[in-house]
Amino acid sequence: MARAATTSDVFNAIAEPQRREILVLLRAGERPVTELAQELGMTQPGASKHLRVLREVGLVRDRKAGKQRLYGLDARGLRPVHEWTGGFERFWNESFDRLDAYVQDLKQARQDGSN
Amino acid sequence: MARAATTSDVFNAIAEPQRREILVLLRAGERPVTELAQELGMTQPGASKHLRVLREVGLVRDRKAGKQRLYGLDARGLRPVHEWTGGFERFWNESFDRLDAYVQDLKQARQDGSN
DNA sequence: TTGACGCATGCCGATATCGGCATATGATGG
DNA sequence: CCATCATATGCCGATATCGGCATGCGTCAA
Repeated sequence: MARAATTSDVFNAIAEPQRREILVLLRAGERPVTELAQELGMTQPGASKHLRVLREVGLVRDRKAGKQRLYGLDARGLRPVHEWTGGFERFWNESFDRLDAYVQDLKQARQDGSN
Repeated sequence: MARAATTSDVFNAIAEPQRREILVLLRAGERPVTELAQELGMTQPGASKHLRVLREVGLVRDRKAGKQRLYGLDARGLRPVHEWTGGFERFWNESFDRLDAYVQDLKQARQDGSN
């Protein structure tokens, strides 16, 4: 077995830096594929593939507009990620303290050792 | 080129469901590897490997405790993820409206077509 | 109809992943 | 020192990924 399919999980979909950049760009509004590809310095097929993944996890919608196909953001899928990480909010403050304590212990151990 | 190394990016590290479960478990406090493996129904080597990844992206610290090695949470690395998704907060409300409008358009189009 | 444009898809190669198993490494206790 | 327990690592197979290239398909304009 390899990694779980990126196509079925939002966490996996946004694990790709280029896909995150696409999402960021789409905050400014709908865009056609070619424009996205150009602004992100990737090939058109490359952009299409990333957009396909984003579409399959529901982070993006597409709409035909004549010759073009406009992609737009549907950020609702990001909410679970935000909430999941939010479940650790109180820990990333506390962590500083724990780390401090940890570092203190190390210093202490070093001093004790050198005596 | 394949997927970016999961070992170098928090987004990738938490793309794995089992690793997310490990992090959740560690909110309750430090744990030895075997206990984690058992509670999550995975093999000990499996747990060790996931913990390695989490350690390499800094989401987890380890501390020797005699024969055992206790793993503890360092949630600070999750903060960037929380903030990145937070950048879309206003969109996942707005998205409902847009989707409504979108659905309206579809209905409209269907009606127009059937006339 | 034909050509041009916009986009999607298919195939390929290189690579990283995950899980399983065996085994190495490390620390503890007798 | 030796046996044992806790963990890490190495190797393997199956698979999914990403990027590049060529090409298919649909739409519009002349």
